[in-house]
Amino acid sequence: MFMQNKPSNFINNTVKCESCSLVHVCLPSGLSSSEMSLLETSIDKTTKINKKETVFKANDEIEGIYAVKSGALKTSISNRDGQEQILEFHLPGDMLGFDAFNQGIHTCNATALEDTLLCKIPIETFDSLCEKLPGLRRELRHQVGKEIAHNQSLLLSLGQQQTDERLATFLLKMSDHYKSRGFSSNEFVIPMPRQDLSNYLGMAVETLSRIISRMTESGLIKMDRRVVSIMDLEKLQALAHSSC
Amino acid sequence: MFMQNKPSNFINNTVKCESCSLVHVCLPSGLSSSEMSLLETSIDKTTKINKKETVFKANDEIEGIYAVKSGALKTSISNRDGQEQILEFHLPGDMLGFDAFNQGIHTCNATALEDTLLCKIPIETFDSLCEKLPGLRRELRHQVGKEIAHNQSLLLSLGQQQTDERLATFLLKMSDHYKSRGFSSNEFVIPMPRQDLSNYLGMAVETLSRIISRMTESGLIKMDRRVVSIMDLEKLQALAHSSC
DNA sequence: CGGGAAATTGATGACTTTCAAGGTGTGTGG
DNA sequence: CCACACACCTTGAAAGTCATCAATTTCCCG
Repeated sequence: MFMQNKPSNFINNTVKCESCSLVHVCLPSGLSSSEMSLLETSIDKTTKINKKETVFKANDEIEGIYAVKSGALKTSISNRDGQEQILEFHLPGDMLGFDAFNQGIHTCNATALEDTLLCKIPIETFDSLCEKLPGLRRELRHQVGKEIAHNQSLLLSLGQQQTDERLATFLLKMSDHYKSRGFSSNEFVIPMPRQDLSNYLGMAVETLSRIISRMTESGLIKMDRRVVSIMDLEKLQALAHSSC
Repeated sequence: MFMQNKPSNFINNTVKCESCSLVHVCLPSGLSSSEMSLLETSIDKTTKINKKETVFKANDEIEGIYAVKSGALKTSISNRDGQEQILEFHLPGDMLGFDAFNQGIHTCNATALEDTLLCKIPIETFDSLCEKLPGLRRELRHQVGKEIAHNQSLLLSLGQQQTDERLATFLLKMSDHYKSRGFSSNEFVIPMPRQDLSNYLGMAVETLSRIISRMTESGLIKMDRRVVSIMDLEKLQALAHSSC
């Protein structure tokens, strides 16, 4: 059918960073091997979060920085009225926890979309390692820059695009993501239900469903539940107004 | 009438950080006096940007980190199709430039809304200072955290709120901002035209104008061009669904 | 004081949400 | 292994929100 998105170390959750299939996209990617081994001694690689459970919540004090090994998470914020906005989906290799950098308090919730394995670096350890390792500081900046860029891109989408353009943009981003990790860019499985995706894209679930139907009829895509097939890349790109 | 938003050092643009009226909100706020003086020697305090000119553009290589001394800027991104989204307005004391942290390349444009004075720290200097000064690293993280929090908040607004709720949220944020800097929270001047504000809030100019009219009729606010008066704080907060 | 940008207002139509109903798939317990 | 319950997803109809086009007014700058 199509490639699974599970990394090979799904079972062995204490694999070394240098042997981890995610090493090139994860925090250690820019570190020297000596830096990596120093970092490695401080990583708790045993954190498991069950589906629908949270890694942290808004107003929690920061405990650490996390990297997703397998599974998937969403981060979201809400206001007093209960309005909620999903900010980002975190796939294997993605980092999270930077939202607490301002006050040491998390501003968002991180919830598992499926059973998820994490690497955790306690914040104190992380801080002291940053003192010692210039490479880690650089990597931190890259990761933070990525997060800022992601937010900016989503703002553009929510602020200026129509609903169908938003979905097209999202699908192209996912396609690129999987492609960059060696998976198929035409067929992939997204980890979130319609409800979460529609919230992320700032529209009603029904609207999302209708768009999917329309885009399927037009021969742009197929979406069977969470299995996405991109049928006409060029048209999809034209719809998204971007090269991605 | 109401207090001007010009800091007292508008003319003297080479005032020392410790004497600057913005010291408590700017980068040096968490530094010791020795750290501050070390930082100070590396700051170029003479950068002046005229209205409608840019500090940097998307795809520019990062030159430095900036702090707004007086005036105001907007940062914005756009895609191939020319769709543009304003990401943030930067008022005196705000920092910018972190968007280039991922690749060393700016992802957004920074444009002056009015004649603006900036403090500039060349990126190489900034990097090497970060090596030496733990306090600066901490401050950097705070500033970056603030930026992330701002983006998250705007995402919630664009993704989940109606147009009038978005404006209410924005006005309350501005009110809080000026209040925290010792200005009136009921009457203040915003630095951007309707066009920019409507773009920022993800709506058409006409829609913004209509909302203002409606909210004026309801006795919530008054807005004479850029002069904002908050007439009924509680109703405004209720509309925004938040305490801010 | 005049020209032009900025802002407001009105009419219309497109897009999106909401409410409602029905369909599809999955997982669990008998 | 089947059946049922439930969550997830889709579709339809109606209503509401917002954008667009157009015209007008207001204000600012030279």
